[in-house]
Amino acid sequence: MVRTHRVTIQDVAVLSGLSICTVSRALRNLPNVSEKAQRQVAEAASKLGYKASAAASRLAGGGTGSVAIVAPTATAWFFAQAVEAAEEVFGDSGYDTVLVSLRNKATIRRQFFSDLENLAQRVDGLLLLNIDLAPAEVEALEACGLALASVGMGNVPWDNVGIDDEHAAWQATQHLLGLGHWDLAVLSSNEHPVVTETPRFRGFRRALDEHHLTVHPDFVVGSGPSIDDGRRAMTELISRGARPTAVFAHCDEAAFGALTALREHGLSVPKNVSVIGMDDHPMSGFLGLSTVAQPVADQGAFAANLLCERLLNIETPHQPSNHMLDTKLIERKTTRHKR
Amino acid sequence: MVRTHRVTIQDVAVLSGLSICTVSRALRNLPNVSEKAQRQVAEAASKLGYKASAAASRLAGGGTGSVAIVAPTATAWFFAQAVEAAEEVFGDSGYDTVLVSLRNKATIRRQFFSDLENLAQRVDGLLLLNIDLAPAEVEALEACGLALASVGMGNVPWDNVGIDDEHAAWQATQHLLGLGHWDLAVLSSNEHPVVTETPRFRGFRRALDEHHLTVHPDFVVGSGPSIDDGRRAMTELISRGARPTAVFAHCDEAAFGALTALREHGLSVPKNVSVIGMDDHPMSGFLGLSTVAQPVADQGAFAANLLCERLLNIETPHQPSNHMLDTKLIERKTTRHKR
DNA sequence: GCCAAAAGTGTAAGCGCTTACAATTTTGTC
DNA sequence: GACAAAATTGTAAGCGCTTACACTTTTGGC
Repeated sequence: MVRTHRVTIQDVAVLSGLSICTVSRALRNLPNVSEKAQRQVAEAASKLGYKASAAASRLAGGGTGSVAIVAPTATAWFFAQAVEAAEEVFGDSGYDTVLVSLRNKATIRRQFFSDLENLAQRVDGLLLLNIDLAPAEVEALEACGLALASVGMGNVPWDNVGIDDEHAAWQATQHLLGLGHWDLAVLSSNEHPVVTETPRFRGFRRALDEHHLTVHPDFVVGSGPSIDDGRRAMTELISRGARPTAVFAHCDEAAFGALTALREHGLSVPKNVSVIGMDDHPMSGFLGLSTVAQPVADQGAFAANLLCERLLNIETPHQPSNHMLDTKLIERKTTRHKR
Repeated sequence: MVRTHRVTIQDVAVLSGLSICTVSRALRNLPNVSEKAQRQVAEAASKLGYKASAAASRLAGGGTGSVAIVAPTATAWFFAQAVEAAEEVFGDSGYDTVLVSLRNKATIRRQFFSDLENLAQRVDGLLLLNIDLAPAEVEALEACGLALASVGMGNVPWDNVGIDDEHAAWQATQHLLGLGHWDLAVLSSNEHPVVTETPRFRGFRRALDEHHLTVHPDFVVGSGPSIDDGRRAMTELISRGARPTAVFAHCDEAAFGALTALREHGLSVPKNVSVIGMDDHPMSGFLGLSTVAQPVADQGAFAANLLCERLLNIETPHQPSNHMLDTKLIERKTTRHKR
């Protein structure tokens, strides 16, 4: 095999008959480049299939040409959808997508933050997916000088796309209450150390408050986003002796797990227990799972676009925006009136 | 924010009283460094909190420190699992993981191959997941000089990890035949342009052959790996007028889709139709889907390890190995004796 | 002790890019 | 047309690291 020499900016310069410097400027759409030069460079570059070396560019002070997506886990349906949608946007904008999964582990998460400065040398931007941040972590992220955007993270000093989690949870809970249930259990996301401090939990509680009901601690359990997580959580709830007549799971997969656990304990849905999730997973229709639908791929793509925009204007100050996409209650067969 | 000057290897060299070169060697544990020098360098480095600049190191050293995972889609359960498992291995070995999803689109796939040489400048290795390769594509991959490894790709000139797809499909089909079914339909993977040329299809056909049955073309349909893909495929099968008494789907998610479509057409499982999938998705237990289980994360991790090994010894010639992991038939409730 | 081989260390040339700043060309004005 | 200002392009100096190769020190056999 012949080791073909890497195509460098020098090659483009020679082919286009211009200097390296002009090529560099043209390629980055900097001002002070004539239309003609611009055209020549573009032509030469595409003819040679030139792509700047991320390392060299970074070393010299430019960007790396890649962005990282940071997700609590890469396997849950929501994240896989969002990641792929974002990857598409990044690819179209010429960025490589580096995947960083925290694998739902505190140690890995700590490691991520302690390695942040290093990561900052290897990527230009970070797309954060549903990471529940402590103030010091927000600070660390801002300090590292990367372009930032996120999905599903309220109240952060960078662009965010999400749904109104509190409202969505309220919708789900309200649905359950409207069916006459008052012994409600909740599988709350355990991404936050305190499961009662997530927006979805707040929505759940608010709905109860409005009906002058209180949340019984035994009816609250933390759960990860996977089917197994949901199953474990529901099993624990049951083994505590909790006997809710309805359950709100923070995502559909956790709800699937809850369905599994309930059946394993001889409880039938919706006869004995109503169950509602959130997401509208493709399986939910088949299973008849009531849920609150949210646009997942849209959120990933939208946030990725915002990040790309930030990447282009990283120097200009910017007022962070927060975009809320709509959610919709979908009543199916796992929820019914309390008998 | 004060932009503090970054600590460079130069600083470490000065503090330790040695040359940059010796520091560089000491830091990377290369031979020809005295114990004393090693100690001095380590001390100086830790005192200064020195971390090598990834960009500079890559520029000088040739390596990029990242590998790409190429998957037909990133959203299907199998791929999400494999990707996360591989990402973990790569991370532990100090590599960044670049995600490339072909999104099941021929155009993107073509683009990937035409951009391959470029990608080769941005990563050190490629982990290919279930990509059905034409001979020219194999050649292109080998020519690009990257370390290679794959999951689920038989007969390639690099290390591969997979299951015996043909056998696994045979196991599933054999199970159906053993239950007395002979009008068998198959949702075959459409990753290959000809759906009857995949290993799983061959296993399906071989089982039929052994029972002196032939495959009716109307009972064969291509399907992607998602639930919706399976649903569409099964719907098409039905709309053709095909009335199989049993269906083999190339993966569990496609089987879930088939289940959905069957129910939509008033066919009950397993009363009217038996269904078997492949993977053992976490939902399969709950749904009672019979399937052939395969270790998914193991395959991703195993192949990632093989790639890391290749990365370290990229210069040394190497005899490609093909590792087959075991599969296991799991009989549940979607398959029953033909009545 | 002597000398060659081995071990340890230093010098300097890049890797491919960005960016002051200098040099050149174009533009606009009177 | 002449000339200054503006626009464009080129020169050259790094960015922080690795590595071939030269150089110095240590080792060990006789």
